[in-house]
This record gives sequence, structure tokens and C-alpha cells, in this order.
Amino acid sequence: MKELGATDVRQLEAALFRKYGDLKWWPAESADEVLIGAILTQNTSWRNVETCIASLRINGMLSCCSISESGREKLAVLIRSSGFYNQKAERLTTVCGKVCEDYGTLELMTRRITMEKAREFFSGIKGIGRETLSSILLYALHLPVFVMDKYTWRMLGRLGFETGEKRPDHVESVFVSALGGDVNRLRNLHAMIVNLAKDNCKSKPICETCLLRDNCDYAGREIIVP
DNA sequence: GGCCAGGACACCA
DNA sequence: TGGTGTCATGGC
Repeated sequence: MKELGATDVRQLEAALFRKYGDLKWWPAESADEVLIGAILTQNTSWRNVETCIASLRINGMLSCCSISESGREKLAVLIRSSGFYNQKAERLTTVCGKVCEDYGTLELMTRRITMEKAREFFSGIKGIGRETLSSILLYALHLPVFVMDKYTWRMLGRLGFETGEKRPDHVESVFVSALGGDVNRLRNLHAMIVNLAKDNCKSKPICETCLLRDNCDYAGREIIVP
């Protein structure tokens, strides 16, 4: 097993960029919408989340304040198709209420908050785990972090790197420093990895998706590394 | 019908 | 500390 270094990260980014280019992530019209989507997509396909986002939009509930003011039962009905809807309704109500009360919107929070303050603000809020927090910091608050999701762990493992899932902070710091803390590059690298995972490996004769899906027996290591 | 999806948390040994 | 169960819908 190899130790992941900055060069490895940049090579990975370059290989993926040749395939996907700039994906302009995250698909949302506001920072509040990023936060809402980040919770809805927990262990759920984005397709299902899109249905919920559309329902919330129609009902004028795509902001933290509108969600915090709505009833949890009504919210649960609107986000039903994302699964775990009771749990997610509770989580959304809690975090949106805190954002609304303290800042109004995440856009307003962005202007006044540092990385340390943001982490402090979200720490301890039920339902905001490591990955969800990273998504919020990177895509909603424009802060330089990397989203270490299960696709990334799996991919690193299959590329032969000592991923050390027990020390995610270290691996994340390698990604961030390798890309010079560039928020746009950090966003796009994660987006490209997710898109790689979405590709259907079994429908393609040569595919890199195998790096990311357990149900594929193809070891595509030599394809992804330039 | 089974598996998986852009997780997180409580509980237990 | 690490493993397991729970939350749950929808697409393939």
C-alpha cells in the first residue's frame, strides 16, 4: 500500500478532468438549497432528492427560515421520496432553525464566518456528520475542505493507497493542500469522483467506474492513473 | 425481488 | 474502539 501524496491527488484530478471537465457543482440556486440537498441526499440517490427539491420549491420552502417555520409533518410529506423522511425532517428543522435564528440565510453566514466558527456552529447538530458538514462548508460556504465520501475511500483503496479511513483528517488535508486550497478545484474533484461513480460500469467495455462500485469485478487501476 | 443510493447515529460488546 | 441495526423511498 502506498502513502497518498500531493502528486497522486493532482494526477487523479488531471485524469478525471480529461474525462469530465468542469462540472460546475453543486446543482443548487442558493446556499440554503445546498444545505437542504446535503441532508436530503444522505444515503439517497440524487434523483430522489431532485423530486423533493422540486416539491419544496413549489411550496416556497427552499430556504432555512421557511423550513424552520413550517411544520415537521408537512415537511416530512414533501421530502418523502428521499427516504428516511421522518429523520430528515427532524434534522432539517433543527439545522435550518439554527441557521435562520443566528444568520437568516447561509449566504449571510458566508460573509461573517471563518472555518473555525463554521465548524463550531455545525458541530453537535444532530444529522450533520462529517461528509454532510464538508459538503456544506465547501459548496455553500466556499471554504477549502475536501468531501471524503465512501466513493473516495473506495477509489483510493483500489488504487493501492493506504487510505487510513481512521484518520480522515489527514487524507483530507492531503487533498486540500495538493490543490492549493482552491475551492473550485476541490469542488470539481469531488464532483468528478461522484460522476465517475454514477457511470454504469457494466454497460461499458472499458470503464473507470469499477474503482467505485463493489459489484464490479474489473480492476481498472491502470486506466485511471495517468 | 434484491441491491444500491452524493450518511448519521444509537447501542452494545 | 469497532461492528451492527435503524431510518425508508425509488430506480434499475
